[in-house]
Amino acid sequence: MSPKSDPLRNRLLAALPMDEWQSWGPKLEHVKLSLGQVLYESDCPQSHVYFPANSIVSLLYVMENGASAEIAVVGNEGVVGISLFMGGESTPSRAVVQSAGDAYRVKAVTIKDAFNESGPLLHLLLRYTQALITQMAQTAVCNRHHSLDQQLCRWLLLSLDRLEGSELHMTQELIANMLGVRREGVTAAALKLQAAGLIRYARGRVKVLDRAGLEERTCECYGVVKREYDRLLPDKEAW
Amino acid sequence: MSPKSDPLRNRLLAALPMDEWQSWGPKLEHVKLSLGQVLYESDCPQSHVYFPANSIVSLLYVMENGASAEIAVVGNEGVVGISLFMGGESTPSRAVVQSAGDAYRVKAVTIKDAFNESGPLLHLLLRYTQALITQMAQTAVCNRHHSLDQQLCRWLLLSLDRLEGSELHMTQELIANMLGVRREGVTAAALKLQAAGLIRYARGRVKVLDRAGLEERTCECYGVVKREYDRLLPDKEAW
DNA sequence: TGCGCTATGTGCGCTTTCGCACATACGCTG
DNA sequence: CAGCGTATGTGCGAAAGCGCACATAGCGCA
Repeated sequence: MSPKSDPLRNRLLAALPMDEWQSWGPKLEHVKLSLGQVLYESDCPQSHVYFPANSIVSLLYVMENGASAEIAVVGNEGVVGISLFMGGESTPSRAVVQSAGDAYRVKAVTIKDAFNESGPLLHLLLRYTQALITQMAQTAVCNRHHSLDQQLCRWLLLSLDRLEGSELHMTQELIANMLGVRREGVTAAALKLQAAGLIRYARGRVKVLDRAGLEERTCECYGVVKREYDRLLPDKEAW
Repeated sequence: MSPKSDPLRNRLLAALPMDEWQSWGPKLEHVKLSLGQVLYESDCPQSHVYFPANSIVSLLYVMENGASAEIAVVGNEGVVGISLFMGGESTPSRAVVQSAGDAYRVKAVTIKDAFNESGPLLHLLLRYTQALITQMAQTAVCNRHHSLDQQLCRWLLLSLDRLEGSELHMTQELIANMLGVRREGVTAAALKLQAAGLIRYARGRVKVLDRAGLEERTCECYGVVKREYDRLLPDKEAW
């Protein structure tokens, strides 16, 4: 199996014990996710769960007037489609590919069976879900209390943590949609970060030059989320 | 068993099949929750899960500077302390009693054992957790996009749904802490609602006079959350 | 009955963000 | 290399919310 098609690039999958792999590993299907692709739609039954490898997926809520806000972001540390194993089958949000790349998917029925029959898988997925909950909670807090500047830093860091390398393919317009703010606001915040030498960007590419600098500028929310992921899903094997 | 000490007042407990009750029902301990009581502290191991009967508990995040914001609210439809069965044992938020009353609690060990050994309990709790997740997500969206007026309506309705009667014991100061806004902002919003004849209040008591009016004024977030709770935890037995 | 604490109401200037209009500029394509 | 479409930068006025200071008013308790 070439590295490019190695499901272990997803850290949740990598954390599974070997004997789990025997049974349902072969049921993983490799898929390419393209920018903007919708993995599930609000309130619609979901056909698969997705384990991102080098892709990033945003969970966002689209309001009645069309405006949107990101609830959480999922990368190679997690899985998209928790409502399948949580039992709700659907959820009032949309999952959109924020960064194109590879992922592995499993049919709804398959994951549900595996979830119900396997202690290790169940407990791993529940712990992941708790980390995801923390991310959502912190998003709520951050939306209420912190400046757009800080939120942009948080968003960049969360995305960066889920990618290889230090470059994001992402226009300010899209970032604005994720954060639920105006595009001009993102422009202004990005200008400040660039002036400070923390990032450099042009036409849909953002390169992070000084990660530590971003961490200094962001609010506590990033750290809270990061620590909770680290705590609940500690390094194991390839992590 | 008098009505006052009937665990079935909690709708999650009421939804459990009878044979579950035989085994761990007796392990429920009746407790009185007083206003402001902290059921668990941020990042601290939790000793019990709490099933509110006629009390309400707010989950809130307290920032480094002391300011706070409510992540979600739990009443007789739910349970406080999901991190115990989700596997994290703790979580970076605090649970505070928002409305005094009765609750039933179960020791951490007991709930974990019951969770692991019982299919019905597991699936019920997971579905509840998904509903809670929706509430958190919607809180994030609401914090970003909707006016304080709308958010106050949402908050009143969510609290009302979790109480008997139409009166809340809650000062504007406390509401402001929950919403993560200034007390004066709540005063202004409450004045408008009172002028419109939707509520009447004085010194820590809020009486809702026109529930439908509140529903008209609130944003879509309330409905999204309400529907999701109804969908995931449908009426069963006493619901 | 009166005092004091707490809850609520109000005014004002400031900051952030919004909404809109429009200017610039980069890069792809022909 | 010319032109077009998209991405980014900028300049307003308006609105919401904040921080602070202070006024008013109801309730409980001595």
